[in-house]
Amino acid sequence: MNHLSFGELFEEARTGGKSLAQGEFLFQKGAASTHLYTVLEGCVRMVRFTSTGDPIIMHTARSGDGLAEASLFFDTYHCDAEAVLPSTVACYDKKRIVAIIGASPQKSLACIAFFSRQVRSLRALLEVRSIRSARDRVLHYLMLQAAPENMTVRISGSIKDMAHDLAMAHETLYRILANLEKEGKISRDIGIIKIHH
Amino acid sequence: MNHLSFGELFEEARTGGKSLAQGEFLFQKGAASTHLYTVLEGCVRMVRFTSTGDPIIMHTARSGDGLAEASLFFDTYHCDAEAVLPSTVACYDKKRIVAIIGASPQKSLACIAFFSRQVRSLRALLEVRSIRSARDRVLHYLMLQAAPENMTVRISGSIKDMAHDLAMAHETLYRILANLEKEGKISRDIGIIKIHH
DNA sequence: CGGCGTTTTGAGAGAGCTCAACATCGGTGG
DNA sequence: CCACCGATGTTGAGCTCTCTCAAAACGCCG
Repeated sequence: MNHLSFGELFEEARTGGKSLAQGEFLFQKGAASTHLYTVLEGCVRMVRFTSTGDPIIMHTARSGDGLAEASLFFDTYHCDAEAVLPSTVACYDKKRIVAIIGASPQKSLACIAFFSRQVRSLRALLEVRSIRSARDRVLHYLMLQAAPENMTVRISGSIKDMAHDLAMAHETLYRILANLEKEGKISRDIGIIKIHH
Repeated sequence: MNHLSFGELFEEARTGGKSLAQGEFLFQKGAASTHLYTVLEGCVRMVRFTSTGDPIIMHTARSGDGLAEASLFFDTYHCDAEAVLPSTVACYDKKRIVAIIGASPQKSLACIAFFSRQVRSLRALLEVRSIRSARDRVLHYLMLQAAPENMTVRISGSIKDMAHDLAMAHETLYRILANLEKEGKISRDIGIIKIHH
């Protein structure tokens, strides 16, 4: 991304940082939402629970990623944020962010651009998930993620995370990747997948 | 929604309307994106295609819904918009919208609020789709959609559309709804589902 | 070395998809 | 007014894909 992150955009609204032990919650569902965050170090994930108590991982934020940006105009958080690893986050005061937006049309536009990019990438994920066949889903996902020049995908995080994005069991993804490689449609290195046309 | 739609927000940017015959395209992927739209009448859907040529319906917009809002800061459209029924749309000039945002902090904030709401609802859809079991997926979807007071869901569009949101075959959804009703967990009327606690 | 998480492969069971037939409903035209 | 048509809704049956459960190899870190 050659675009500003939320954090960079609203540096002036920053109120400090926070360290989280592994397993610690940054916030929980229903709590008053006063700040937005970006992950500086570690890994924080957003979780909700079904009526039967099963956890749903909504998003996993690693260093550089924003957290809870969408709650800028909501009074409470809609899910839990739990540190998967020992982590540090930067905190940004919502009121100050709103003030900055009001004062700077330029930042305001950048902020809107930020959100519309996010909408697009969420739509892309939904697009992937509406493909029934697991194999086609993987192929489509790879095509979307691949850099157009070299048709190469950099895997951020583990294959398990990727399986989660793809809404399939990780074993299934391993098998499919193995098949695609056997067929010569892709080749793999650690953290990298190359698509052969 | 008791919130302003994109159209209401940027009424001054409106450049007129357009009528579409059934099957006609409002725009196609790759075309220069100069306008945003809202559907006044009829039904327009956004479609993309997989590498194998299978269509993926990304979104179905009915009267009152916006179209392509997320391309405000993109130069080209990323999918096709096709009228499913004879439809009319209102057109809004992107340049004018940007100008309005620059001039009015208030509208700018409203616009950001609009996008963050959209991010949340997309996340909610993703949340639903990350539930494996079709039955649990339906239950969770209904809980999310239900009005908290009366636990009632108003089905907009057909059950087939709902099945699409849920990323499952429509036959499966029919069966699951029939089961839930047999078990007494829900009751149904035309266009309405009531959840029994 | 020992424990933990990821990666990988195997086998079996079952959930959900596909194909198919039929009912229902609203619109359209003769 | 009725016949016809298409789309939606509904239910049945079979089969396949994918999930789940298992087990083992691998790498990493204390």
